[in-house]
Amino acid sequence: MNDVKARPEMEWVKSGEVRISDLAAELGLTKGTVSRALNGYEDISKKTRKRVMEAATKRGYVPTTQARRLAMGLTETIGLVLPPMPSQPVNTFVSEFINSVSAALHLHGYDLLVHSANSEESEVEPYHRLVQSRKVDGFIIFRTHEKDPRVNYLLNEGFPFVTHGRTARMAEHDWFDIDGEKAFRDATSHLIKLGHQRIGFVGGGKEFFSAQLRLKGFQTMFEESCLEKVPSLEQPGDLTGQGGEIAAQNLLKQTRSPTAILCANDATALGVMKAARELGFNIPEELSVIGYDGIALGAYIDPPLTTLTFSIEESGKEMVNLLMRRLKSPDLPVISKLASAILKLRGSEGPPSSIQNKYMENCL
Amino acid sequence: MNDVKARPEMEWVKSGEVRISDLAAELGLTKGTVSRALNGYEDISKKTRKRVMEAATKRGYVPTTQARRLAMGLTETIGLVLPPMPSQPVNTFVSEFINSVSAALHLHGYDLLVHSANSEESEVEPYHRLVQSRKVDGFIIFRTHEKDPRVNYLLNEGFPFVTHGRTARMAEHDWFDIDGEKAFRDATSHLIKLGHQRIGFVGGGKEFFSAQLRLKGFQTMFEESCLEKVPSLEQPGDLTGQGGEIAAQNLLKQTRSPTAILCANDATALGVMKAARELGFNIPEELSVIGYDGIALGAYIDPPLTTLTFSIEESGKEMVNLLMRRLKSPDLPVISKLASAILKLRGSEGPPSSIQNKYMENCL
DNA sequence: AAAAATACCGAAACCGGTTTCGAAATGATT
DNA sequence: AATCATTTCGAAACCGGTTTCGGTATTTTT
Repeated sequence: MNDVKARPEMEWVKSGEVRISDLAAELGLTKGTVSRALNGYEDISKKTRKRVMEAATKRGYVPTTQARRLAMGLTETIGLVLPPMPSQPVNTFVSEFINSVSAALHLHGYDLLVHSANSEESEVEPYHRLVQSRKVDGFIIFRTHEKDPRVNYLLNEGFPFVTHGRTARMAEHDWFDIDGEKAFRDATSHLIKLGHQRIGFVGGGKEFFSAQLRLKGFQTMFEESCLEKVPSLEQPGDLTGQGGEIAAQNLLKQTRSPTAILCANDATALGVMKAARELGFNIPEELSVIGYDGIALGAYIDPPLTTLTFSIEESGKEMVNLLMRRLKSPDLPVISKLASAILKLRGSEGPPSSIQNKYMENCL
Repeated sequence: MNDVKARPEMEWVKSGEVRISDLAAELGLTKGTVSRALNGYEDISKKTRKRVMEAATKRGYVPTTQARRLAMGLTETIGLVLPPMPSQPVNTFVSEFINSVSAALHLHGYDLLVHSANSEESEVEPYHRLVQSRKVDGFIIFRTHEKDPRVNYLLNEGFPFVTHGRTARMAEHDWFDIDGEKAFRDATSHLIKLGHQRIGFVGGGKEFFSAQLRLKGFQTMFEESCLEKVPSLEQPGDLTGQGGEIAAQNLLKQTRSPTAILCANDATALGVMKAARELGFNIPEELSVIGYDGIALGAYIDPPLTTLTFSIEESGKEMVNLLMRRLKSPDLPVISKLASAILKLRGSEGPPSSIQNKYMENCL
């Protein structure tokens, strides 16, 4: 394919030139007929359909999306509002998530509209604008709160959406979530089996529902194992590295400091590890650390971060499936899907230096 | 504001109900008049305009975006196609970039359409589809290649776009870039001043133009300092942690291994650090490592990663400015903006264990 | 007070498609 | 051959806005 031949073709198929009315005129048909022929209506003869199809491909006709969508009364667009990211260290989740959601939407002929959230306005404001201006047909929401104003707003509006994460009103909307509670039970169990008895926990900002569930998983397994519950071992966090640092300092400066720390996410874990190093703790010999998120980068630090991981790609796909179903049949009962995270052992955890199994014996 | 009063208001302003024709009927005007009143045309009396405005806000009228855009012949949407991300460890750039671009676009009333790239199809395919279906008014392109098919395609189409990064045809299109050459000259200079003489370089996939420029900066400064150029010290990479590991192994297993390694990005640097650790090199005592990107996470590893950093937010803003200018005045001459990265010293570099200044003395 | 200029708004075309409805042409039935 | 059912397409309305054009009503000029 040399340039001389390629040029005229490119020119011919140059985009944005041919409209449906052009096609119709060229074929001696009305645009209504052309439209129906192209869209596979049954009341068009095979011969005509073929003529239309061929002319369409030959002229490189592609319907103008805006016009089609206006006529059909839908936007074929899904909105994704990015939460404000104030110095969040590890946003690797977000880009991967966007990528997978976008890819999944594309399979259904939908586009993804990404909107940034201004931290100065209310959380629902962007959603409100998007709904009012009818720019999207539905939303994908992530990082849910227990009482989520976005969810309240959209439920009230009767506007389709799916959440990544549960909410207090999860019975009323479709959602996808990772079973964080089970994940943290698993991680806690793993640490206990290794011999740990004083396990610290750094949470993730109680505004996130997932953080509460992770804490619950930790607490549940802790109690089931008859270990002494020490309130000071449960530290709040904010899902950032800095939050992890502060929490770790609070934990490790205690007289009976924990031999392991469970973190609400990997960013927090990295902060914890940093603080631990600075306080002279060797990881994992003197302190085990486990994170959550499975960020690829965790494999490159020293020691590699043991973490709870899940498939972001699957998350995106599943959420899109849920949302597409909802758009097609708005009145179907709500459904949800709970996926599980798996504990990826990489090296930041191990048995405590001094094993004391007293409590466990008492229990079992 | 109690619930009893809030409810009816919410109901009244419920979105998606009132059309411009409703407003017109209610006011006893035609929709043309209402439209002009709302859009500030001069041929509408103050009184009528006020009536219209008040009715509009009272009824919560918001024009249907699709219809307005169709009528005006524009999409007010910018496309951003995500490059395929096969196990890229650190995509933190992408999400921050999307965030800043989206925010900047919003100030101009534009939306951001994010599209994922299918790795099985040609790189220009998504752009072609978006152009043909007239879903966007322009593109923001990042991670440019020297000979970039996307750029070629869009230039050929005469379709507006801005790149993050330069290309072979940078004289023909608007672009924003970080001066990677200068950045790497700076970093190299810094290492040389510390006393390093054998400095390794791990590139970033020669398909990326920026990688070439970074290498060039390294080479330039190396030559200016009269240091012996050793080809085996320049290793290819792929901007991933894994690529960094392999390159580092190649570098550090050499008989005269480098005392410092410059990496095309932070992900690579993390891979290099991992490999170095496994080969028994202490960082920074026995090996200095410098990355590029300034990912926040680099501050949490041990030692904290020294890196070349720049403002992603600024990048997004500037690119949007360039693109908006182009959309308003398509025939203006192309312009570009070169921002500079700064060397953020965090601890992964230091003087080499054995300082040999012989070559430098010869030079100066 | 008549003529000219201006302010203001209605009517209609338009953007580019989709979809309903009805009519003409064709084919099947009796 | 007349009647009825089908196939096939044209005509027109519609989606919800914007914008041009022209015609009153009002004001300004002479």
